Amino acid sequence: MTTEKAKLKRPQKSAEERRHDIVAAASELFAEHGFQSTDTQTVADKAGVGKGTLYRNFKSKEELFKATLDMHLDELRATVVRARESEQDPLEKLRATWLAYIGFFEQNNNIIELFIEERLYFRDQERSLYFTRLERSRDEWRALFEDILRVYPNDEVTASELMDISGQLVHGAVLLSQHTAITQSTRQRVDLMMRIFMHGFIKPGQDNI
Amino acid sequence: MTTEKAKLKRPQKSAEERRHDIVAAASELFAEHGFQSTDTQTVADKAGVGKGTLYRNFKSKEELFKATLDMHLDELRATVVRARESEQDPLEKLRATWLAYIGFFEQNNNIIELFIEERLYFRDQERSLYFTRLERSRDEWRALFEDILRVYPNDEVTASELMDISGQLVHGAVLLSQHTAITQSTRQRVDLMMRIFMHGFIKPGQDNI
Amino acid sequence: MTTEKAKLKRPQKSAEERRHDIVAAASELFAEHGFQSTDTQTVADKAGVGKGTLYRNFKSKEELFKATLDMHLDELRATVVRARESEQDPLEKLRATWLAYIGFFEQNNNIIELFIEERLYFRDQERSLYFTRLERSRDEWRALFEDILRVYPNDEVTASELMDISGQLVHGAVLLSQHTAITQSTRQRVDLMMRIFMHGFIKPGQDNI
Amino acid sequence: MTTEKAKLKRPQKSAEERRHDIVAAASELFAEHGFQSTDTQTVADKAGVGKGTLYRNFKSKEELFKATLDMHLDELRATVVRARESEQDPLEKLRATWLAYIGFFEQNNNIIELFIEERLYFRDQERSLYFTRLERSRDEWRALFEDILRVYPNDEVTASELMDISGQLVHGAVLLSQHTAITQSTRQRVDLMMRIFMHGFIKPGQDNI
DNA sequence: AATGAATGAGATTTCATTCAT
DNA sequence: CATGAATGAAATCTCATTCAT
Repeated sequence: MTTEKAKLKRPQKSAEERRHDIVAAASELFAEHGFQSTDTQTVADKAGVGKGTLYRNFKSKEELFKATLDMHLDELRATVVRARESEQDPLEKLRATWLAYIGFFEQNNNIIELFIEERLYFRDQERSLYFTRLERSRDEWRALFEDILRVYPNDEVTASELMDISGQLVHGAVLLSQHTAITQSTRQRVDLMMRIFMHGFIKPGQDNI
Repeated sequence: MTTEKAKLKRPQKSAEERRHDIVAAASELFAEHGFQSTDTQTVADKAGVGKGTLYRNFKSKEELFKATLDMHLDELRATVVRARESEQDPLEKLRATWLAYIGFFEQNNNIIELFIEERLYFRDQERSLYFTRLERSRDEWRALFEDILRVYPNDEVTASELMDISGQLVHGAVLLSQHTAITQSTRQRVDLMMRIFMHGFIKPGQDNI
Repeated sequence: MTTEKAKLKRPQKSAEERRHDIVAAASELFAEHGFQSTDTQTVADKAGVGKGTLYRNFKSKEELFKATLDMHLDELRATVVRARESEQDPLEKLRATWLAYIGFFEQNNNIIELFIEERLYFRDQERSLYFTRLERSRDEWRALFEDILRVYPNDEVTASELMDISGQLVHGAVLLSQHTAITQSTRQRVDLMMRIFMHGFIKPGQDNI
Repeated sequence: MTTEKAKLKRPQKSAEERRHDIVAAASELFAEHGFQSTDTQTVADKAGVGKGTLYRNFKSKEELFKATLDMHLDELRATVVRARESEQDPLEKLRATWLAYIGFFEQNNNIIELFIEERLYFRDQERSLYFTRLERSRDEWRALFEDILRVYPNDEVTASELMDISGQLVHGAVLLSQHTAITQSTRQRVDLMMRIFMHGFIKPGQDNI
C-alpha cells in the first residue's frame, strides 16, 4: 500500500517541467546536429522520457523544434531587454545591447544556424520565428536610435537607416564569430564596432583630399 | 533545323555538360528545400537524367551538394574579382565589391542558407567550404583596406579591423536582405553602408556635447 | 474463446516469439532462394511484421541470415546429441548419429546450401559458422571413434582417420541426397554405409587373388 | 591507309578467343565472390573487354555463369577420363579417378561452391548442370564398379551401391578438403579411402566379439 | 563489332509517428 | 498518463542491361 503511494508519486514532475526537460534536451541536440539529423529517439533518451511522452507534449518533431526556437528567443529577448535597461545613456544602451546580443549567440553555440535552418525547412509554411520576432522588436530598436539621434542630431541619416546598419553589424558579427579566428574579446569587438559606427574610419578634415 | 535533329537523339551531351546540368538542377533544388529535404530522384528528373547517371557523376548526394557549393563559390569569386578590378580608386573598389557581394546573394536566392547548412551537417568532417574560401581571400581584402588606409591614414584603426567590420556589414546585409522589407535598392543600401563606414553617424565636432 | 479475443489484438507476442517468427520465415525463404535473392520485405511479410520490426530485431539482413544459420545449427546439434545418447553400443551410436545427421538435412531442405553460401559471401569476414561448429564438435566425434576402436582394435588406422572417412561419407550423403534419385530409405543407405565402413566390399580371403 | 589496316587488325582475336578470355575472367571472379556478388563490370575489366562485348557474347550474366560452369565441367570430365584410362586394373582405375576428382577441386578453389550456388539460384529453371552431368556419367562409373565386382565378387552388394558410397566419399572429401586442417596429402587421403572402402576398419574374425 | 555512358527497377535501411499495454 | 515496440513510407545507392556512337 505504501509502495503504491510511492509509485504514484514517481512521475512527480509537473507537466511544465516535463516539457522543459524535453525542450532542453532537444535544444542541445538540434544545435549540435541540426533539425533533420537529430532523431526523436535520441531526444527522448536525453530528456529521460519515452518517445510517447515526447509526442504527447509536442504534436510533431517540427513543433518541438519550434518550441526550442521559441525558448531561445525568449531568452534572447530577456537578455537584450535586461542589457538595454541597465544603461541610461542612449549610446551606452546601444553598446550594452550589442554586447548582449553577440554574447548570447556566443554562449549558445550554433543557435544562429538553427534559426537559419528554420527558414530552409519551413519556408512554405510561414514566416520564420526569428525574423518575426525581429520584426516585432523593430520599434524598440528604432526608439533607441531616435533617442541617439536626439542627442546627436544628423539630418543626413534616419533612425531606420541606423537601425539597419546596426542590424547588419550585429548579425554579421554573430555569423562570423564562430569562424573567424577570434583574436579579440567580444567587448573589444563591440568597442570597435561602436567607434566605426559613430565616427567611421576617416578622420575629420581628411575627407576629399 | 539541322540542330533539331541532333537534339532528338538522347545522349549527345559531353560529360562536362552532363555534370553541369546535374549541378544546375541540384543547385536550384538544394537552395529551395535544403540538402536533406532534396530527393536525389527529383534532382535526376530535373536534370533530365537517370538516377544512375547522377551517381556515376557524383559518388554520393553529399558530394553533389559540395560540387554545388563549389560552383557557386567559383561564381561568387569571379563576380567579386571582376567588381574589384572594375575600379581604380580604393574606396570605389570597396563599394563595387560590396555591391557585387550582396548582389550575388540577392540573385542567388537562399544560397547563404546552403553554406550554413553545410556547417551543420558536415561539421564533424571538415571545415566548411565557404569559410575555407573566405579565409583564402582574406589577404586580398586586407590589401584593399591597406590601400584605403594609405589614402586615409588613421593610426587608431588597423586594416584587419576595417576588414572585420566590412565583413560584418556585408554578411549582415546578405543575411537580412531576404527578410527585411526591402524599401531601398541594393545600391542605396551600399551607399549608406559606405557613408557610415567612412564617417559614422556623428557629425564632427558634435562629439561629446 | 477467450484466447480468441487476445489473438485479435496485434502486438501481444513476446519479443522472443517475434524474433522466432522472423527467423522462421527468413529460414524458409533463405533456404528457398538463397541469401542475396531473398528480399527483406518478403521476409517481413511472411513473418507478419513490418520491415521496421525486422530491423529492430536484427541489425542487418546479414545478421538475420546468421541468426538463421545459428538456429539450424542449434537444432542440428540437439538432434545429433540426442541420437548419440539414445544408444549404448558405440557402433550403434555411430549408426544413430549418421542417421540423425542425414535425416536432419533431408528434413531441412537446402540447408546445406545455406551453409555453403555463407562461405561464399562472408568469406573475407570470418570463419564459416558451420565449419566453426564442426570443428568444435570434433572431440566428441573422435571420442566416439576411440570407443569403437577399443571394441575393434586395429592398429592400422587411427580414430582421426575414421572420423575423416565418416565425415566424408556423411557430408557426401547430405550433398548428394537431394540429387540422386532416391531409391532407398535413409535407413537403408545408412546401413549400407555402415557395412562398407565396417568391412569394405571385399570379402575376407579374396584379397589379392 | 596503312594505319587503317593496322587499326583493323587490332581486334585480331577470334570470337572464340574473346569468349574464352571472358569465361576465364568470369570463372576466377565467380569462384572468389560467388555469382551474385560478382559484377559484370569487374568481369569485363578483368577480361579486358567492354561491357557491351560481354553482352554480345553472353545473353546475360546468368548465361555467362553457366558457360563458366560448363567449361569447368568439361575440364573435370577430361581430367577424370584421362585418369581412368591411365590404369588397367579396375581398382587402380578407381584410385586414379578419385585422385583426379579430388585433385581437380583442390586446384580449382571454390568451384564446388559454384555448382552448389547454381542449385540455389536457378533451381526453378532447370536441373543443375553439375548433377545433370553427374547423372550422365553414372553409366561409366557403374561399369567401373561392375568390373571391380567381377574381380572381387560379392553378392551382398551391388555395383550401384558401391557407386553411391564412392560418390559420397569423393564429394565429402571435396566439400571438406578446404575446411579441415589438411595434415595429409591428397594421395594419402585417397589411399585411406581405398583401404576402408575395400576392407572396412574391422579386422576379419574380430567381428561380433 | 566494340565500347562504356546512361538507365531505372529494385534492394537495404532509417526514423517520425502511432497505439496497445 | 507514460512507455517503447511496431510500423511502413521514403530515401539512398547499386548494378544488370541497353544502345548511340
